[in-house]
Amino acid sequence: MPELPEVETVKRTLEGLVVGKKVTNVVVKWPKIIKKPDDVEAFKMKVIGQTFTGVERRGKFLKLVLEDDVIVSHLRMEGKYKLSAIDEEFDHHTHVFFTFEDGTELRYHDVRKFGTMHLFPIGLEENELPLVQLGHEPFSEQFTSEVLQKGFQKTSRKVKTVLLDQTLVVGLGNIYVDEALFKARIHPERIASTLTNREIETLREQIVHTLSDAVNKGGSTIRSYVNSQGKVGTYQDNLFVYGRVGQGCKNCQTELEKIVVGGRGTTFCPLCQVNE
DNA sequence: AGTAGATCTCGGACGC
DNA sequence: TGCGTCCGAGATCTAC
Repeated sequence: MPELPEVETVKRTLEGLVVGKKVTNVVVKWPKIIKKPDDVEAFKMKVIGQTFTGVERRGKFLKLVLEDDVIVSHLRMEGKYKLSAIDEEFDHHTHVFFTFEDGTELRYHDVRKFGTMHLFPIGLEENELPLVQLGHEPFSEQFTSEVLQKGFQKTSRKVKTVLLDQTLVVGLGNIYVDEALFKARIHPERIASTLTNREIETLREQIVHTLSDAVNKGGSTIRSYVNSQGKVGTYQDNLFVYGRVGQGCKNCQTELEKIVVGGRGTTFCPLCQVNE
């Protein structure tokens, strides 16, 4: 569930908590979270002794940067990072511990255990999965309507499916894709190649606008999301369609409908978002 | 090559 | 209360 705004908020809060801290021990209670290297012991050995130098974001992935290596971390549905005192209690959903020399530790908590961590030497992480095929950052200058036009032109897929696929533009998940399509007044099942240039430009603007508004509000807390300081986001109060099936459209009061698009629950307004 | 659909990852909700 | 089944979300894999 964390999409770009939530991950960006975690990046910003986590940065101040871990940068400059040296790892003296690593404990992994659920090894399947560590996808690279294959051997969890190798992961621990490499990380121990290094100091965190920064936290970055690429799409919905966090990059926890060490001196020589970088941990590429995906939170999936419910992953969370928290800084705790080493003697603080933890529950059985806490799976990875990075202990620091100052008596604190960074803990990774994930009720669903869906999250992943890949360790790479710095600089090599962009050349391999999971980052290698990612598309443009929505806030970068390279995310132009021309890029979107080219990506839409050559495909027979539905617009929502193309936007959820992270190869054209990154950061959109089920919440913000429905919001952006609603604001751009585009039906989620429109075939991407049939969108007009005017619609594509509006869509691009609404993607950027929606994501940046959500970042400014610390993301949306739908189920359990909190940032690394334990604070909830407030953008859920600004949602137009996500989670509002059966309620009135905020524009026209028509009852919002829910359909399945590419296997994903999709809420939209049948009047504002017409599928020609 | 592009695409749809399957698979993987689980705990929690739900029905009986 | 217990057990089986389904669901969800996104990345990745598989087959057409």
